[in-house]
Amino acid sequence: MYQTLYKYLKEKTDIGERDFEIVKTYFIPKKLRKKQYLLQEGDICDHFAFVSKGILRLYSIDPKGSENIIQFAPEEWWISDRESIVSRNPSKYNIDALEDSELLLITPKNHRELASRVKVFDELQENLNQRHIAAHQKRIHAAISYSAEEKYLEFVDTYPQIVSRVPQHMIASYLGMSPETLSRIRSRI
Amino acid sequence: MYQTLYKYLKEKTDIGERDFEIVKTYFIPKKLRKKQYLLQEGDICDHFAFVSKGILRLYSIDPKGSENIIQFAPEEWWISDRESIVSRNPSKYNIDALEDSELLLITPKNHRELASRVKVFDELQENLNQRHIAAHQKRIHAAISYSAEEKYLEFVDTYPQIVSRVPQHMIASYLGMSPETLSRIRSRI
DNA sequence: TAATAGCATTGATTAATGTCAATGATATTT
DNA sequence: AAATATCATTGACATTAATCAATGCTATTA
Repeated sequence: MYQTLYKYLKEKTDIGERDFEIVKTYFIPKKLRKKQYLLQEGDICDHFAFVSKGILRLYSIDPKGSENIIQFAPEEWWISDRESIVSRNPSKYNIDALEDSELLLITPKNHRELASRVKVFDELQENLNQRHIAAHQKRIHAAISYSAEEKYLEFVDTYPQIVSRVPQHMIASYLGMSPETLSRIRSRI
Repeated sequence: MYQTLYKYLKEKTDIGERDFEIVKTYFIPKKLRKKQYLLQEGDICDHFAFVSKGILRLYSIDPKGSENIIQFAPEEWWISDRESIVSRNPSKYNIDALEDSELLLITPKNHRELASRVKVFDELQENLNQRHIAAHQKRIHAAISYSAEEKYLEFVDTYPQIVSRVPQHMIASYLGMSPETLSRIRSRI
């Protein structure tokens, strides 16, 4: 459970074992079964979740009952509803597990406290936020200027490890197209 | 030039005049004429820009010569190419002014230094990043699940002050649709 | 003042994607 | 082992949006 977090922090920073012992105390471990919710729409999102094992998704359900998937999160990724965390409004999204999963949760308040106590954690989070914003900018650029086929090719190229673990109809949802369209694109390639 | 920054910081934090004098020393003022570039594709983006006066846009040009606008930035907004800042790769975007504009520029290095010197600036930037990520999440959600008409209505509702200052064909570009489609939507409303 | 550029709208046609239904294969549950 | 659910693909048809061309109005430039 914590081993993945330690490996992750070691890869990205020069954190020492002493500091890591402090870091651990700020997280709460949680296990989810496949299909189990971490967040349901209407709830206020009050944790950032680090994925130690498994894969989760953030999605909404539209009036017609279709799912719109905003994000997948496999191991070593973070997931939460940033809109709800910032606004403190009830979320319009759901987060659930696509496989049995293990997570480490931290509240925004503990997150700030930890960042002020452990400098490498602060620097890491700052860097992650910068990279997250850059990744979002790239995703928005693709969303408004790519064809459906270009979107799929880019996704496969960028996230091969996600492609092999989630159903095609969820990839279609994430890319903003119907499963039939994705199937036709795949048969053309 | 600096008055807008002071007003902005006063609105969002309890910054004192002493700290503001420190903040000022980290920024470089710059004036742009209408249509003048702040960033051209191929250059490395090495500044965050705060808009004191005027309005800018971040956009790419596709192989067919069409512009894809990712962001507008009127007064009191920040603009830069976050992908280039993070990766230090040459930008695939351009930033230019849609009106004569006045900016305050800060390098990422100075930004970090200032944040470690002036605590309210650090907290403000952290909060802005959180809000930026939340706004991006919302934008991505709209991009993959809204109809063209819903996108336009949401844009008009959220950014009325931008709508009145930029040409319709630029709004169409920002929303990822053709100018003709936007015109037809507007005539239906 | 006249010429030119920029902007917006409209019509006709084409292209891309969505929707609905059906089918078959694989995985899961009983 | 059988029944059920999930997943993916394909065909036919409908809808949405893009493309191309034309027109007219307003702003800018010469």
